[in-house]
Amino acid sequence: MSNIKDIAKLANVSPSTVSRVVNNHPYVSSVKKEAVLKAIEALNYTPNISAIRLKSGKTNIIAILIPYIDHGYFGPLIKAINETLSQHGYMTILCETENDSEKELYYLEMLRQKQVDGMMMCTLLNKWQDVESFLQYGPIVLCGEYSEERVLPTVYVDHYEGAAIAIRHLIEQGYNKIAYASSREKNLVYESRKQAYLDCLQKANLPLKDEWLIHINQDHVLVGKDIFTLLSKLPEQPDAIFVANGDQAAAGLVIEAQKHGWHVPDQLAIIGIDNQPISELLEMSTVEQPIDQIGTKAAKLIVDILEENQSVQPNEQVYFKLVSRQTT
Amino acid sequence: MSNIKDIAKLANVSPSTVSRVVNNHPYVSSVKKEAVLKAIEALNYTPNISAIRLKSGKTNIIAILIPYIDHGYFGPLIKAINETLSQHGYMTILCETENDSEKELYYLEMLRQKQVDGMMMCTLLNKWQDVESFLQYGPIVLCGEYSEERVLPTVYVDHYEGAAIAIRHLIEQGYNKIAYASSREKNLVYESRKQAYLDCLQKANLPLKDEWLIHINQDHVLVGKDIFTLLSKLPEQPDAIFVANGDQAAAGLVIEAQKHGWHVPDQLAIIGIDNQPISELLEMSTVEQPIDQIGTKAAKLIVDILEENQSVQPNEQVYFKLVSRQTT
DNA sequence: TTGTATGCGTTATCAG
DNA sequence: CTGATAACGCATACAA
Repeated sequence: MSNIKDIAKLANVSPSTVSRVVNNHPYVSSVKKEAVLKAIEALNYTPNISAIRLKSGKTNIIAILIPYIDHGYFGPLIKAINETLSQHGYMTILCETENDSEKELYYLEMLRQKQVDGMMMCTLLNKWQDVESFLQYGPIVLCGEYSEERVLPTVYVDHYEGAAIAIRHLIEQGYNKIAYASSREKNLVYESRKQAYLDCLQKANLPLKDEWLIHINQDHVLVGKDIFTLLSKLPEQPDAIFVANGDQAAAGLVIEAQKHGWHVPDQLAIIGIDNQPISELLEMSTVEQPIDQIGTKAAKLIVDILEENQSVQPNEQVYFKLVSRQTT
Repeated sequence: MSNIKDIAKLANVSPSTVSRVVNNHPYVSSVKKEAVLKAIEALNYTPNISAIRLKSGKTNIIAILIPYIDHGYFGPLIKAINETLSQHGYMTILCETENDSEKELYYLEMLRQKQVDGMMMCTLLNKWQDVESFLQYGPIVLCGEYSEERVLPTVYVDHYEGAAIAIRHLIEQGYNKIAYASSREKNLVYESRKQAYLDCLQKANLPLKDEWLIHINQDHVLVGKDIFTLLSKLPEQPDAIFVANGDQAAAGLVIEAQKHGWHVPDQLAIIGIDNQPISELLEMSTVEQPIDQIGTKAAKLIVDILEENQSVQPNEQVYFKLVSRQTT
């Protein structure tokens, strides 16, 4: 592979001149510029990125931390982030934690090693004080997640409110035996949603039964089957359920319930969260989360921070919206 | 940020000794080793990766080229590749081409710039001669795709055979008015599948109608709706359809057809391809493609090539398998 | 407008 | 076992 010196030699100029041409600096005579360009062409030269990075201390790479790559919510989120970053000249390194806090820490190390310029955390498992120390090495942006301290730049999604919208909707529709399905994963997202469920029911003076709290991990269509099984074994049937795992699980439940001849929503109302394509197809009610917007905003945020744009808005908020369809 | 010299100074040794300790070389007295380790701890030192990369000429990064990130087939594929690469100490850079051959070329440039050690192509849009020139900069592995020349190391998936399995199954089940839905995307995958459809029908002496060739792009549940619309407008109804787009589209079609009161499979048999989770939930027939296996094999293949393992198997094959369920 | 020299942080060679 | 030194490829301060 040819380097800057080879070009310099061939074009009869100094390495610095080659560098100037490559980086489009002014003050290069058109004659030499021409010669350099010709030499570059002849030797099929491209600058070595590792050298540039060592020299500049920048990588133009951003790491995206997510629990799962192949996932109804994180899939489109990654896509949105990646697209925006790409438009701004950044590449993306994928870090799948599988909800393992050790892995999260491991990937955070990349910031320290200057392997990436910044971290986009779409998941946050570790305690704030363990993450904090990495901030000295580069910016960290929270995307759709949040830490209770909220000291990080964040695209803030109020999951408590999102869940509350769903529950309030069920209550308004007249349901009064409301069940709740959710993942047991320990994070603020699920905790907020659960709290919203508890609070809303209490405020409405509705019965709260332990058996109506269904814990099934993951947001995945097949998980809907498990929820159905659990549901159908219950001594007293609820008349509605909010599936906080997400629309995949909710959609699975709709399909499975119908397969078993249950009438949705008369026998059981179902509402999910995210507004994924499948919920539209099934005409399932859900609470929309503007995933593209979240990803795009978070990506812009980290770029702004890295490029020290004046206009940095360290905290952006994004809103849930009820999408009422046929299953409630 | 501290560097190797700082450590050397603090530990009263030479930079080379520090390097030896960091890289676990033998021949370092335990006394000095101890001192170095202490200094590293004290200064919170980590080696600068860009420097290592410049020096070594390796990056330990592999680029994954895919058309879409958020996709029923490519999602799990990325996951499998990423997981395997990660186990072997490689990171992954995501390159979404959106089926744009320009972008494909653009990303291929990363190989030339030594930004990545190798490329995993899960999509191939450019002509072979345009891709070939990049081979001098690093290995390229085809994953689930293929070029007619087949000169690249490949995890070979016989899409002709995969489609043939589906069609033959329909024929065996006694259907004789078989329609075909597929994406218009121009690539070998879809062309092979279509050819299989045509060949199988001809061989079985079954009628072949132009209107039964339905072209709808993408593999996405909502696309199932469009297929249904087109299907229901047909002057003469087929009694079965193979949805070559994939299981998402096929599942969408199943749901939509049932929503409109069609009986599947009596009125219309439906078979998809991929065996994605939703097809299990819907009890939909499909042809299984071992996505995990494809990803894992491809990842191992590129690692073997990069690490010059003797046992490199430049061409691995992987097989489709009929999964007969309730929709055929 | 151009060239020289230096340093970015590492590792490897070689001499001791 | 250890240390000095060169080299990886580039960008830039400075000199001309």
